[in-house]
Amino acid sequence: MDTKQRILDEALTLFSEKGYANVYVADIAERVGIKAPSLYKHYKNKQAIFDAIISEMDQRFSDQAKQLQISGTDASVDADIYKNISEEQLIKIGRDLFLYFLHDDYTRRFRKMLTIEQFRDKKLATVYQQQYADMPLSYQGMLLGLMVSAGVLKTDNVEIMTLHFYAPIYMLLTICDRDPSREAASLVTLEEHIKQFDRLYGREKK
Amino acid sequence: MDTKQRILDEALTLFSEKGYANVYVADIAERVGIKAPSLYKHYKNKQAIFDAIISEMDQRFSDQAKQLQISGTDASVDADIYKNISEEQLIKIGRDLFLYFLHDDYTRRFRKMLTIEQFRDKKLATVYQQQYADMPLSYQGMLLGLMVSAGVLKTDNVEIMTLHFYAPIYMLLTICDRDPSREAASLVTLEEHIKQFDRLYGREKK
DNA sequence: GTCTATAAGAAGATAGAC
DNA sequence: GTCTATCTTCTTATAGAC
Repeated sequence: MDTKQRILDEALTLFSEKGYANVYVADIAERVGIKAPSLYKHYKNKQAIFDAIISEMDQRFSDQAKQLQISGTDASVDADIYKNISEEQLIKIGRDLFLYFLHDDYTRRFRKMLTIEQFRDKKLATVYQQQYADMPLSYQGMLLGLMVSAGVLKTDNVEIMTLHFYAPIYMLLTICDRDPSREAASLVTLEEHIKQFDRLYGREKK
Repeated sequence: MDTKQRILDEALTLFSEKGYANVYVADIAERVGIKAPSLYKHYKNKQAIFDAIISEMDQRFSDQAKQLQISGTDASVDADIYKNISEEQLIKIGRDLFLYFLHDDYTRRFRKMLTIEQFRDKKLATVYQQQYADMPLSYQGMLLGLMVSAGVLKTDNVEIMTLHFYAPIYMLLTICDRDPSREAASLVTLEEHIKQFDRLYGREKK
């Protein structure tokens, strides 16, 4: 990784732990292995580093959205897949979503940075909203909607059903961001959540 | 309100909007209507102001916990109340919780401050965890548990049921903190959530 | 308790050699 | 592109008069 990219990487790590204002240009430089003034050959100033992180993320997010749309289209073509989806597969969907958000290094650091900076900048609040509330709800809503169409799940309100699926995942995620030692317990809770979700909305209806 | 208290109040407002590091002692003083140096007659330094806010909150929280325990004890004595609880009453419980968290000025500002500062100080992460995850889950769990005992709701896993009740409320709360203009829509969603929760866990079981 | 003046130090950014 | 030296500005905090 070249120096310009390493600066972004180390800056993101520091911003996600301490927040923009508590990170000094010299701290970033030190982690990169250069002195502070050298950093100004790569970026105009501290704010430009922050802005570059946001731009890079915008790019990744829009790539990702494109990916999801493609797989979304595929998914609706192969709606049959969801006809016979098992409880285990539903658990896997939730668990994969959770672990991706939690463990993907870039995603995790960026989410923590947004968490810290969200009230200082309306644009950042919007990005957070889209990325961790609206987009997951809309994507999961599409998947669950297919399962409803396939007759695997039953509801007259897919939107609320999706909230019931995703909100616990989101809440467990924020819990683990604050305290990673709760990850194991959260994974157990997550699995129980989806099992119960599955029973409530479809299977094993008593 | 005396000056010493007004300092805490204005400081909390600013900290919750910009974060500790982005608030200058002079900003706080200006809002109180004094000059920065005067502020040092009331508090040793900037950190002492922050610490005083945390202490005050600790006090409020422990008072509140005591209150809940008392009403909790009362509630379990009068478990009969929950035998005939209506859907409207369940909606009211969720709505009141949501609106209290969202509109109570002190609670709202403190929550936003904790949100911003949580990754810088393990103690703050713990306070957040207790106040917005563990305590609500445990208190709501007790209420919902009583309803299960009373036969109004049915489940073999009260803990997950409680997560299903509270996680959507929590998520909608964080959404409104980021963007207050979404409050009206969130209240509609909240109501639909509880209606569906009520159907899923008890009433109108098809 | 409040003020003005000011000290002390931190942090961002630039100049210019290599 | 990286360094050392340095400038500038901002911010906390203190001194001491009123």
